Amino acid sequence: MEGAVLAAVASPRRREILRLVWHGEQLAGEIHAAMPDVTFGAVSQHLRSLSDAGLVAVRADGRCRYYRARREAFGSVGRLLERMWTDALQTLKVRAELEEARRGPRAGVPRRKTRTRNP
Amino acid sequence: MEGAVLAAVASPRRREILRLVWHGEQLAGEIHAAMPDVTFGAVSQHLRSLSDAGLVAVRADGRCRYYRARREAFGSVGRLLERMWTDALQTLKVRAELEEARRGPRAGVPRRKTRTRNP
DNA sequence: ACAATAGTTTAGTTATAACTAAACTATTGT
DNA sequence: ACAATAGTTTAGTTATAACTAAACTATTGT
Repeated sequence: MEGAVLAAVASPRRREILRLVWHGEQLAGEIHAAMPDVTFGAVSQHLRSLSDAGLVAVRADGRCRYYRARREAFGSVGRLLERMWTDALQTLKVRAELEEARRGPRAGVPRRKTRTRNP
Repeated sequence: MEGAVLAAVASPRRREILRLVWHGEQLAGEIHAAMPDVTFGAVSQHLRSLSDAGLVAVRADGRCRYYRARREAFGSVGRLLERMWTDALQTLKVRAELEEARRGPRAGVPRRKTRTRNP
């Protein structure tokens, strides 16, 4: 039974979806919009497998479908996911701060040309 | 980084291995002996991927390799695994009790001795 | 030196998950 | 009634994980 939770969250794509619906409802279309590298059909299939595993709930309204995470179904894995997400945000923030620091305290005096690192 | 933990424990085979090395060292050969439906090579490959993910540690002694779980590397997933394993044992126990009950209170009246549970 | 033992690694196959394209269902607006 | 919208499902393909068979490494005992 709980093997299903582990199988579900093993997929980065499904974790991406879960992050989007973790703190509230999102339309299927909004979820798809957040991952443009994949078709709507693929997203819908992931939503279905999450739903089958009892990890998300759906609410229908007209032709729209609102999805949300059933956080209580994740047990202790929920905390791991949350930590992964906040850590990832933290990493982005730190990277942004480093970037800002690199442009320097003298940023925009007469522009002493620092070499732009190629990413 | 932690996606690796989730990917690792998503596999029932690797969970089986982890259960064996969870509370102490086991020889690679002992681990293989516990899963006769698969080759030693396959077990070795799983051990390597667990080791690469930092989830097990190896100790060499002559030509033997002792593996153990690095429980501290699992974070909150450790608790889920432990719960899965004890739950599974519980399920087996309950099933055995039901089976016993099914054979009924009148099952073999002459047979007084309580059955030895198989460990 | 050589056979036996314990395990690993490699090359190739098989099973499975993730995906696409397209057909489909259901609802809404005109 | 019909076109548009929102999403799902199906059949088939592609990518990846799990596996096997066999060659390989390293250590031990004779």
